Amino acid sequence: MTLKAVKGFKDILPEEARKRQKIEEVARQVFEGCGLQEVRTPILEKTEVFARGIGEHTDIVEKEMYTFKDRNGQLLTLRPEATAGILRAVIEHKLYNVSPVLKFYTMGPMFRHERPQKGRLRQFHQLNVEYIGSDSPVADAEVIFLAYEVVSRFASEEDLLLEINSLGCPQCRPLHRKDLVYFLKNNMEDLCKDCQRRSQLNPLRVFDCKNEQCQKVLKFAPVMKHYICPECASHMGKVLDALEAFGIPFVQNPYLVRGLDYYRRTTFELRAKGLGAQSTVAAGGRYDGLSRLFDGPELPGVGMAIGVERLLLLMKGELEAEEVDLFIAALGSEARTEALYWLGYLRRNGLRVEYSLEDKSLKAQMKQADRVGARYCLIVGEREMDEEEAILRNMETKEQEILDLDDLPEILLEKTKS
RNA sequence: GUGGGCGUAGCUCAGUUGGUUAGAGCGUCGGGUUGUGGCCCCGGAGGUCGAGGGUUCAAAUCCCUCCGCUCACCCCA
Repeated sequence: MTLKAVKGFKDILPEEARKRQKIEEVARQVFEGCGLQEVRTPILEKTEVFARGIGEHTDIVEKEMYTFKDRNGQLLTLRPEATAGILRAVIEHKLYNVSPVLKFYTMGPMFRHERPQKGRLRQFHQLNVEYIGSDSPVADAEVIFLAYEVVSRFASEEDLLLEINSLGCPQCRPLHRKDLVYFLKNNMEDLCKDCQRRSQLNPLRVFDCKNEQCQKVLKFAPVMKHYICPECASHMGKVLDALEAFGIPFVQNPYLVRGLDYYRRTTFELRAKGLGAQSTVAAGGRYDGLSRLFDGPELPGVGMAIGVERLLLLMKGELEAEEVDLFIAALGSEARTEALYWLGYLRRNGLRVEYSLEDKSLKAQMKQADRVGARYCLIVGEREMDEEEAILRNMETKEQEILDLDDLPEILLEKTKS
């Protein structure tokens, strides 16, 4: 095999494409039903957009981005996530002047150079929601509602777990961070190598460590909950109240943290059973500080992303095939030419009609009609052409009736309408 | 970047202590019905056994190297 797709990039073949269409259809319906508007930003951005937004020292920026120079020497990056590009667009077009609160959704491919595994590809797809311009806790709850609503259409709710936490704000978070770093420093010898490294780069991440020894130590580590300022605490409380009002079950996880630097206050993950190690199907949070990193105005925001590939893993069973209304089996050049006229007429009138591209035996054409799941089959050969008639066969009941060629398309349209 | 598992037909997989033209089921195409689908019967097409090298009279099978896929670590949606 000489020519293959690039590692971590997959062909989406018909069966899977249909499932994705379904996912996108449901997502659109849910999002637009809640008053969101679709935006589509470029897949390619100046590297700076992500370097500034996501954080210079995150793994994503340091080693996972597809970054390259174009022919003019411009440093560009395939987007590894959606939020930075959307916020860039909002600021570039001053959309915050159009409306004080923007409710956007987008969907499409993202790119990260990671080692592929179950539920993780290098080109992956997300459904994204961004609420920009509101610092209301109800915005947080609505975003979470949207994630839960879409995911629960494809997964049983008992398999889902919504975890939520507050990361605090620039007033209270640094206090916690300082104490945590101090704590980690004092317990350095009891931590695994990874956590020793993490405690330097991204201290909050140590809480994710699966090492038992580390977890023992971390039981005594300072937790954000005890540092949170009254404003953040009140915000969190209102988010939780709203979630309860929406009827969405959740658990608080004081150790839940985020990989991206721009998150503030509310953060959440929606996890699902049966996904393997990559169990998060949707995640998001509040990013009030991001706009200013882009030299934009003070602009609060909250958003989330649903991983489409992970949603696909949760979808059970096959989608039933679209029904074909009619198959036209024509034999001989005269009938086959006439059939093209009917085909055009019926298709223009919204009927789903199929036809054999090759002049095959009737048996072969019937077989094809059966395979595509046609409800009716129109049979026209030389004999019928001579008699100026055609046979309409109900594929299920095997009943056949003889139709006059005069006004045939109109009659077919009438008879095969479901 | 690190570690484990797996590479035989389009798909799912058999293939004995190394042994002659590498098999099955499904799918596909055709025939059984010179003009009627599914079920049944018969037949055809389709493989550099992941690649290269080595051992051997003989390798899908044993050894080495590489490549690919996959799961997990890392990290993250």
